[in-house]
Amino acid sequence: MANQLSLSIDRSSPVPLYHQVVQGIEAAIHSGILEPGSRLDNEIDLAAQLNLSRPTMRKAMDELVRAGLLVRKRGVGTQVVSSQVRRPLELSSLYDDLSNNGKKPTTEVLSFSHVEADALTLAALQLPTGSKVYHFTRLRKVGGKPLALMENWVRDDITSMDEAQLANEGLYAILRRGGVNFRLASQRIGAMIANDYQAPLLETEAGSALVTMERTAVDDTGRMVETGHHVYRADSYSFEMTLVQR
Amino acid sequence: MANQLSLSIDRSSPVPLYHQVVQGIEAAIHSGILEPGSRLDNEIDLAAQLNLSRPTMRKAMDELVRAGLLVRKRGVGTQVVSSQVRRPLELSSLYDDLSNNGKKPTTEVLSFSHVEADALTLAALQLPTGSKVYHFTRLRKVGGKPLALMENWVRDDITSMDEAQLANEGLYAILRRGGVNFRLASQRIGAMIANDYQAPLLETEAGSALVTMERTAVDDTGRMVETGHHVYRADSYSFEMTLVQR
DNA sequence: GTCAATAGTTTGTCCTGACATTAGGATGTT
DNA sequence: AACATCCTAATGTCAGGACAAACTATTGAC
Repeated sequence: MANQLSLSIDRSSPVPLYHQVVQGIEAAIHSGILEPGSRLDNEIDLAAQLNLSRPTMRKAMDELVRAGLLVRKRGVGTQVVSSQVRRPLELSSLYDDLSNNGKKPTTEVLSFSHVEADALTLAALQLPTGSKVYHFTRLRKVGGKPLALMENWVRDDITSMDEAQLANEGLYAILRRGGVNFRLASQRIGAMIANDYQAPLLETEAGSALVTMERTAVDDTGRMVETGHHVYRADSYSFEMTLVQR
Repeated sequence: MANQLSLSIDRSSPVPLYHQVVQGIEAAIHSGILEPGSRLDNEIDLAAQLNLSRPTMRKAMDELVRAGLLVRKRGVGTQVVSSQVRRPLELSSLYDDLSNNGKKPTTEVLSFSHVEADALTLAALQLPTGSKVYHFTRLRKVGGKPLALMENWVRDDITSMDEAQLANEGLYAILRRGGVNFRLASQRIGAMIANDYQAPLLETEAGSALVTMERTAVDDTGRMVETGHHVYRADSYSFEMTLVQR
């Protein structure tokens, strides 16, 4: 019960107090100080130990429960869940995922154009008839091995872009620099068989398995910013996620 | 600006006040009373209109922001985002998904045994050596058409089960009745090519595309309850989800 | 006319306090 | 010894207030 997690709270920091607590407990769980299954002190005591109010402590624990790291039971207490489970799928791009894992992805721009959007794209991005979009296809490799073939459509009233930029960095990095704050994305994951166009580009045989993903991303003003259709080599990529019951 | 969403709050209801607000606003958005892009009154006024405190109002809006229905901006206000986007992927089972959509799924139990778990299963469910588990494979059809081939391992210290039960209802329904409160699940989605065992069962050709899913579910006490490996016909099933930036 | 300082609005954070609800153990009775 | 009842501990809900930070729009100075 005496689970003295020695967190240090810096009240002069611009980081909100509850978030400092989240980070502290998160670190304690990952480093093994808090073992899976162990019970935490109750909210009141924890708050007192850190000189925080109970609502602040609760807000921190709320986040950890939502993230799937803690489990609360009324009348019983709060426990650390198995640390085996992974973090929820974040709103990130393939490029970010790879970079964060220490990989060095390269991008080859196969086609690039600035054209009037077709009906399907207009609907996906909720744009008025006649709007123009950037349309391009890219091939992403890691360690020289092709991983993903990506076709995207991006509205052109946010930031301008060209082939050279796309070859050097991820699409989301470009858009973020253009002032886009992504808020949510809806995506659909499925499977298909590699066709004669995809197979040679991904250096696999026609008929091999591909993971498909269609995504549309929305920014904080509600604008549909980007929609894309991606395919991944099934032997090199899969989607991992943690679902939390609310 | 004057967005009189006429919600009725029932203070005698056992449903928490903030949740009544969530439901009310959710309904208003879905029914079109609150249009996408429209601004809500500020928190203080809204709370006053409903005779609630600001923290309660905020808690409700927090949930809606997390669900991706609202967008808040400091100094500006709160807006309804596009209602096009779907709800976040819930922790539900295929059986629930299908039933909720008005389909009538049928289940064929291909094999069923109560055996000592192998090393891989022991690791996945974090069980001590020598533990026994239920191991079974099921074929799920909708409208007579095969959709999914599912292999599962379930710990046996929760509830007993047999072939007949599995044929009549979903696995999650059985476990819930056995007292399991699911909290989170980690899953991995990928793709593969149908092999000679899978193809005839799913009434497709060997070499056609399948969506694969591996899932391990955890209950509110942190126990790993169930792990499974499922494959779906790619032409009939895909995973839809909404990712929310936090 | 253009730019910078300023005031006002709105959400973000944090506090104290109170009561309700639930789970589980302790107690007492049969 | 078995059972029902009470009590305690912990989380869940709700209130009201205070100040901080960020964005907008207006105002003022040059």
